[in-house]
Amino acid sequence: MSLPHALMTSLLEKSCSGYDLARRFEKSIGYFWRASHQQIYRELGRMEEAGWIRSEAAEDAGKSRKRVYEVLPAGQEELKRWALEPVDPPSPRDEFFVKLRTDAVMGPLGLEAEIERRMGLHKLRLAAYRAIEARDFAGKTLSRLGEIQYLILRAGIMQEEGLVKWSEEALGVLADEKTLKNKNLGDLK
Amino acid sequence: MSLPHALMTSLLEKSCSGYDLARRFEKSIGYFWRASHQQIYRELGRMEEAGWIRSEAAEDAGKSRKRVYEVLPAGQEELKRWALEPVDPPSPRDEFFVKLRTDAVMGPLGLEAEIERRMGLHKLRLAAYRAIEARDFAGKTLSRLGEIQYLILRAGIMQEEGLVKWSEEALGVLADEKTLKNKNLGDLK
DNA sequence: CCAACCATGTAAGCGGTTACATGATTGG
DNA sequence: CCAATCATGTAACCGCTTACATGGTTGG
Repeated sequence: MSLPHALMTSLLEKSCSGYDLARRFEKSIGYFWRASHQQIYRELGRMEEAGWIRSEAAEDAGKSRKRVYEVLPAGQEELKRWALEPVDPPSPRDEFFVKLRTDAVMGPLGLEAEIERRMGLHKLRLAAYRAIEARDFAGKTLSRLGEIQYLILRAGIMQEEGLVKWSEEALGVLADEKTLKNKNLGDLK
Repeated sequence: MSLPHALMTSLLEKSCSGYDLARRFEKSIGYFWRASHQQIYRELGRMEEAGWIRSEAAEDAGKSRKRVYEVLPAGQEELKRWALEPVDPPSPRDEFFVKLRTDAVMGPLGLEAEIERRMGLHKLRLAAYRAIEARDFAGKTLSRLGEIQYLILRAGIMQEEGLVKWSEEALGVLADEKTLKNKNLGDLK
């Protein structure tokens, strides 16, 4: 994935320190992208060496090592080039599907509780997205920036809605098995 | 994610060689999980050392090095343990959303073509899933295994349907911008 | 003064990708 | 016989995660 480009995009919105970037990635951006501070500092170093960004000691640094990073024109060129580069959408890659298959092959292992737990997480994420929607986007006239931010948020909303719905189906299937088993036992009488 | 467990699950369905596993992963399983042959051979070696699987020269080996792998009871225990281990669902992690954000920040970069290209890919995947659905699941009485396989497939179908729909929305938003720009110019008169 | 937070790093290890390499078997 | 496919590996590299480490600042 291209972490450097994600970082530059964030820096373009507002120049800041590595620490600030790490915090931003935990919040808004972090819903669809995660980055640890170790990664971020490393990439900042590389990008500065490449001439994509530059840094200077922060005005409010005092005796701390705080540095503020800023995107250079070369970085902006690189961003444009990268943005238009075609990349195929990733495939799911959720190991829970493998676990379901394991359950299918090895007989019932009792995955219902885990499905319910995950459904809860999806509902939480969905609620968080809906809150952002209500606060920032719903029923407002949006700028170009806002329109696109909302578009990205809607991708997350659709995703989580789908997964909540699917989790319910999954519980249904695993429950049906028991009913079915009982039914078959009944038929044997 | 746990490749060894995915491999063992596949081996439980049918014992086979590393090469066969690689091919299977490119087909059915590969729709939501990828693994290169290098990875597979390395993991097979590790799992054999751990006592989870064992191997013997294939009956049809001739002078080739072909080996057939089989899951041992210790491997089955490990599979059960792992299947019930809770793991949070992964977050999206599609770099295209970052690109959209870059477009939002740096002004229109012309991502429409890429969105259309990706929408085409999602439609292709969806068609492939629908074909499997029609061939193996639609309107049939399914075994427990079949029910779960179909459930997994439906997750893929929902995902791709959502992304096709979202791509259309995205094209709408990017097109609207132009209309809006023209409209605003008109208002200035 | 001490805890919480700000701010930046190093090091080890793992999983995954790419490139390279080798030899056997099968079908045209 | 030659190409394609079967079958198994090694080596280098990269990104990401986890754990560890250090020092400054702020608020109770």
